[in-house]
This record gives sequence, C-alpha cells and structure tokens, in this order.
Amino acid sequence: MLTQAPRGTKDVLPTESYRWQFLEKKMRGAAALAGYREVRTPVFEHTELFARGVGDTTDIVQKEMYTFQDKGNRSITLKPEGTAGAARCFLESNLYADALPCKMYYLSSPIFRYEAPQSGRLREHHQFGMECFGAQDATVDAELILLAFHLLDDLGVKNLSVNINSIGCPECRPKYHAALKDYLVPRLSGLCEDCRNRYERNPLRVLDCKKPNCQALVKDAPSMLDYLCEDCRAHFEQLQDCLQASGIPFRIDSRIVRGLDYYTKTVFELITSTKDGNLTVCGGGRYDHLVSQLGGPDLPAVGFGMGIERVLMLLDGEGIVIPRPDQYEVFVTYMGGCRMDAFRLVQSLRAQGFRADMDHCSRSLKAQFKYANKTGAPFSATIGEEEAQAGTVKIKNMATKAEKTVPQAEAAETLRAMMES
RNA sequence: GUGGGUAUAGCGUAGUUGGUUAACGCGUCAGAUUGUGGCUCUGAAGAUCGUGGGUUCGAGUCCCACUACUCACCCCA
Repeated sequence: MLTQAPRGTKDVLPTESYRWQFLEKKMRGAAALAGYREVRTPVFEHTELFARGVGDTTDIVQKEMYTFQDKGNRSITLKPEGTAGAARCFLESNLYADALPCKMYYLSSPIFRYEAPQSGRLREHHQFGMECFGAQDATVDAELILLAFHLLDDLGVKNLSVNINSIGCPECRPKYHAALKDYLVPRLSGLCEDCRNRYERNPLRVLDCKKPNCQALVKDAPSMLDYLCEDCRAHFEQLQDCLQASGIPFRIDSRIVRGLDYYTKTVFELITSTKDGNLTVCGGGRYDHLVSQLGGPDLPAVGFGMGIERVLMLLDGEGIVIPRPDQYEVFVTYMGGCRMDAFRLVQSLRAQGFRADMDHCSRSLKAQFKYANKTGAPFSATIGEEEAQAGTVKIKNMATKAEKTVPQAEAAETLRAMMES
C-alpha cells in the first residue's frame, strides 16, 4: 500500500512531536551536566564495521541487519545500534589524540533492526546514547548508570530497577565459559532446543532461558562473578561502591548477558515493570576492546543506549503528561474587507516574537473564532471595518472574554501585558 | 523465523440464521438574520466493508490465499 508506512516504522505526527522534543531537551541537559557533547554519525556504515564491532555471531548481525549493496558495490548497513558508529567516528577523527576521556552522546538516532514488530519493538526505533572513551575507572560506569537512572526518575518513571553484572574480560571469561560448559555438558539432553544452540554460540544465554526445565537445570550453575580475575573483581566492586555511595537502588543480576559481543566487565540494564511485563528502557556496558578491534589503540570505553519510543511508552503507561505548548499565542481574525490589515498584523506580531496566525481559508468571522478556539490560542486579535478605519485592533482573552481595543502599533505590548495579568 | 487474535468513513463502533439505497457516536464542514469561539439544534460531505480469488440467484456476513495491525516465543532499546 502506497499510503502505508513500512512495517515496523512509526510516524511522529506534528501533534505529538513536542513529546520527543521535551525528552530530547531533558537528555541534552543531563548529558551536558556531565560534560558529554553531541556527536552525529551517519545512518549507514560499512557492513564490516558491525560485523567486526558487534560480532558476527550475534543475532543482530546474523539476522536483523538492513544490509544492501550501494551503486558502487559497497556493502552498506543501516545502523543496528549506536556504539559502533560512535567508536568508528572516534577513531577516524583521531579523537584519542586529544585529552581523554572523550565523552559524547547521540540523540534520537534512528536504529534499524529487521525484527517482528510488537509492543515496544519496531524495525526503526530511536535511541539516546552516551559513550565515554579512554577511561577505565568504574566511576564512569557508575556515572552513566546514575545519569540514565536520574533522567528516567526525573521524568517520573516508576518501578525502575537498575541491574548490573560483570561479564569479565578476555582474561577471565574463557575460564568461566569452560566451567559453564563443563557444567552444561552432562545436562544438555535436558535443555530445550534453543538452549542447545545457545550452548554452542553463547553459553551465558542458557542461564537466561525462561523455560522452567532449563531454569531448574541451571539453578546451580557456576556464576561468572566467581570467576572474575582480580582486575575485573576490583572494578566491579568499585562500581558497586560508587552506586552505593550515590544511594540509588540497584541489584546484581548475574544473568544479564548482552547480545552484543563487544562488552567486557560491566553490563547493566534499567528495567521497569509495567502491567504488560518488564520492559528494558536502557542497556549498556563497558567495551574495553572495541576500539582496538576496529584497528585503533587499546582504549577502554563505556556506554549505553536508551530507547526513546520505550521511554515515551512508559510515560504514557504511567499517565505522565508532558506539557503541550500552544500552537499559537494569538490568532488574528478579520472581516472580509480587512484581509490585508490582518495579514500585516500577523507579520508584525511574528516579527515581535509572537506565535501568530490568521485564517487562510476565506472563512466567516464566526468560523475563524471556532478555528482559533480549536487551536487553543489564548488570545485573538480582531480587525473589522471599524478597527481598520481607526487603525486599531480588538484583542480578546479567549478564556475570560475580556476585550481591549488598542492601536495596532501597540498590539504587541498589550498582548504582553494581558498575558502577564 | 514460529504460533494466536484482529481487519467496516479521519477515529471509535453496530451490522441480527448471507437478502434490495451499510447504521451510530466523535471529528470535519456549513447554517440557526446582518462583526465573534467553547453549550445546544439543523444539515452536508465522507466507506470500491484490508487486497485478491472462491461458494451462492445474492456476501460486510461463509471458505481460501495474501497483506497489514496486534500479542507471545526468540532477541533487544
């Protein structure tokens, strides 16, 4: 259907875009407080970037990417997540040569994944993300978690739980993998088919299976946390110390496994419980070797992504109302012969900073007022024959019906005065 | 990718065991005497009943396919 947006996409209508803008403003403010500056990277990248960065065994890369050949025969992919592009940009522009850490955020960046759309899941969605390159201390991990938490908390999101975990580093993770596999091997036949696949690709995922059978079988499986090397353990403890000191509620969930291969050490999720179940609004973690994997220096980094649509969904679900700005502050109405006077007044009001408009459909005065009322304009300014003759305009407070006739030259200051009273 | 539900004007719905011009509410537009809105009243516009095929004398109503929406699994924001 020509008049139908592609599956899994959603228009943001003029009547609702203020909600996005409201969020974006909050996000910008929160990021700025911690010294993060905006980065804008392309919507598409070379496919290779994601294959190498995100990991070519991940679901995202294997089956969810929008990939195509461009006319120069390059394999191009619409970005399926935000971090790889930011890392590429960081590297390409040699930002690591400046003072580190390098802090950046991206706003309402479109993210594309070929998935079956459902509640809170689209094929094109938008993320607010923050990345910090070049700092290894867990204070940054904590700073990002706190930032995300306070942002959502400030918006009024309730039932927010912060879950953290450490999935180790190339040093200790293989040992854990081995231990986990040893544990799973004798139980393989009892696991579901999905889990047997997971065992091959990413054994950590088996721990997260929701099937009762599998859960029972992995109940006593070894925990990554018991296998962390000294460095990772200390780092994880520092993170907990920071979070504790900040006083926000959090819990360790050793089953958190992220679906992107680049993560090391810290991984975290901000989850809210809604009436339809749990919803992850924000997910992130540390990726200490992504930059080197992409051919750069071995620099530590941390970041997260937050789903804009999901945040909006939560606000909706909790009945949190975002203030809707008036489309107009003043609507100019006029009698048939005075169209030019009205037009000039509108232009003059706009020049003086008022959101102003007039009828453009040759409507009757009555209909103009109806329309003005519908737009929610708090004031009208009317020019009829009498006013045109005298060079005046009749300004009316739509709510109180109070009217005041003043010279057209004084319209702006009269409006200001009436707005304040 | 697998399975369930849904598909009637812009939105929300009705449509009886298949039977002549598909109904209602909201919204939109226009009127209710000459320069004014939110209430009320009146009227108008607006639907090839998701698309395509089939059964039938006849289908919005039954059957099949496709598509979209929606929910669950998987995975994720």
